Amino acid sequence: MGDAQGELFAASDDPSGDVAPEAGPAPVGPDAQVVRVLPDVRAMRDPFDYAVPSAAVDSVDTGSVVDIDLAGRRLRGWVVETGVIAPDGVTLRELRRVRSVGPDPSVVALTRWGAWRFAGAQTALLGTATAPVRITAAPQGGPDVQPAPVETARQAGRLLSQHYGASLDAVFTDPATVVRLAPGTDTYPVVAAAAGLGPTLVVTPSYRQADEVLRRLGADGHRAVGLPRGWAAARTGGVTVVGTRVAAWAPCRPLAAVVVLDEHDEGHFQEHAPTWHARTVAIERARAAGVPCVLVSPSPSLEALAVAPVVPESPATERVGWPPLDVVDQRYEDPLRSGLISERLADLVRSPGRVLCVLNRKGRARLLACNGCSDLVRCDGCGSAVGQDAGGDLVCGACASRRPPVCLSCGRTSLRAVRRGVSRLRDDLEVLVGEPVAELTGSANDSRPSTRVVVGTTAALHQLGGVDLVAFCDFDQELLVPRYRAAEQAMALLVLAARLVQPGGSTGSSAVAGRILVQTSVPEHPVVLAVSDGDPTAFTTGELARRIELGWPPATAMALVSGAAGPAFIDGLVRSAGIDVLGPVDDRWIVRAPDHVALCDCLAASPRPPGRLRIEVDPLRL
DNA sequence: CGGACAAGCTGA
DNA sequence: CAGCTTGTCCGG
Repeated sequence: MGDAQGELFAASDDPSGDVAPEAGPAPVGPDAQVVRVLPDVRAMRDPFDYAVPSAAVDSVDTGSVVDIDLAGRRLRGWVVETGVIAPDGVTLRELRRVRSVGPDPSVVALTRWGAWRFAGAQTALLGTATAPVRITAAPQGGPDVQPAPVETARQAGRLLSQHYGASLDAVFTDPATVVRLAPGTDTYPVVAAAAGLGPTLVVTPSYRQADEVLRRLGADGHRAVGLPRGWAAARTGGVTVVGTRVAAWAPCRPLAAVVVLDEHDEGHFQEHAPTWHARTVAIERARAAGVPCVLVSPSPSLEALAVAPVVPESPATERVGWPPLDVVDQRYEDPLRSGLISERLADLVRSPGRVLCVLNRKGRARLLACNGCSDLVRCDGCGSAVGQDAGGDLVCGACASRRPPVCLSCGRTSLRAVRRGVSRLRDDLEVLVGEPVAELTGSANDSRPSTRVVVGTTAALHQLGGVDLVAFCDFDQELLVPRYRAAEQAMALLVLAARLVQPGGSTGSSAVAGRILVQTSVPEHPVVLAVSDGDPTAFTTGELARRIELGWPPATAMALVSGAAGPAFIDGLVRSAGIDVLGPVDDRWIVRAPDHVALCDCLAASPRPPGRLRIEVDPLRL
């Protein structure tokens, strides 16, 4: 212990604002200020009480990041409660020191709610809500400047009404609103109007969008900072804060409004455990603070529509904000063609203009047949269908074993692609247009291809810019994939494509400029019709009816349970009224409840067995 | 999480 | 029964 003691005091000559060099293991008197600290250790869910050294009393608040001694270890932790009445008979240690300013008390409360709502460790959420750097200049009791609102909520709403030619008056007076703006409609006026009310949290699904919003706010004379760079300034307060999903947990004081842009976008979803959705966090954050929450999207999620009224822009501008959609009915295409390049697509690709052909199948082919005996090519080990990668090898989809391209039935090497992948499509297109065609794969190290025609998976929709035409070569794959949110996800792809071909994004100089083409065997699908009409209403109302009928969210609340400890957890699940358990399918269970209160109470009340357990509340891929 | 300690297994 | 492994509990 003597050595540890030496280190303890040696550590306190760190020049950066330590407050409690006297911290030691001695018991403290009954008058000492006591705080409750949650150690920064995932597996520890219970807080511990510590005495605050008198020198540190002024710098400790709920949220403060502190160093503590616990069980002979030196740990980091967060103060989650102040003014604690110390329990009798416990000798308290003192905080070792205050390390940094942390999330403010309202955000600590938000992380406590989040631990319940997302069935995860509060420490992980506190980590997300804490600045990536130390902040030692501790602002206490709110920001230095309390800016007077530039506009009132009512005025800000009227401003939006004028701008969008529809009644948006109540956007900042209602607790939460869904503002529906077509892909081609500028969303910035919503952000600007909110920022006019005071410090606003603006959450975007991508860094690119965050940068753009920040740049425009700055150009407009708004005080705004971006995350993570502006964290310290955000903590000081008085500025609008812009960032990706982490911004939902970031400081913003005094909070005037919360805006979530493209709330339908899956970029708002944190997929590492504990999983959470920035939209859900934003709604709760605004509700708890009593400020308006504005969710913006061209095609609002059913989750958003379930919690807030939707306000569209004027029908006329919404309609022109969606690009024209070419729908190729593949049921009437010549079956002798490859099946991926219709006559219509061939015509468009041969006319001038930059074209992105999207096919969500990697490699050369996902299913092959022998040209000799017509047998489908299967894995010699497990019998599953094999695909062909970009290099030409056959790869089993189930067991990943590889072999050269030879038919096992007749030994021939001449195979034809039944389900073509992007590599094969690239070859086909190159032959068709007689010029080089680049393939853009998901791997981020690709530089932007300079060829006129580009082939890629859906990942290309995020990477590319300046495109005149986006063609979905097999949109059935998106529409019909067996996932309950498939239609919404397909819609989100069309939104991305629509943004890519906007006049601002495309070269605008060709006959094909500003179009989307989909090849599908279900041309009457609600997603296709909604985009054709430039009105997502028909899609969302039909989809909601379907979800209610089938008992899927948002009509219910679901959590996906997996991991080694899954069986034990499900075994001990507290099955109160309305809870039902589906599965296991692939060692995963679905816990379903009528609503989130029932679901999250059930998950929180159920004992956690030792071992790896993953609980994903509101899973997106299912 | 990581240390402490208890209970269980093994070998001579 | 020492010496080791494995499991469970607890920390302010």
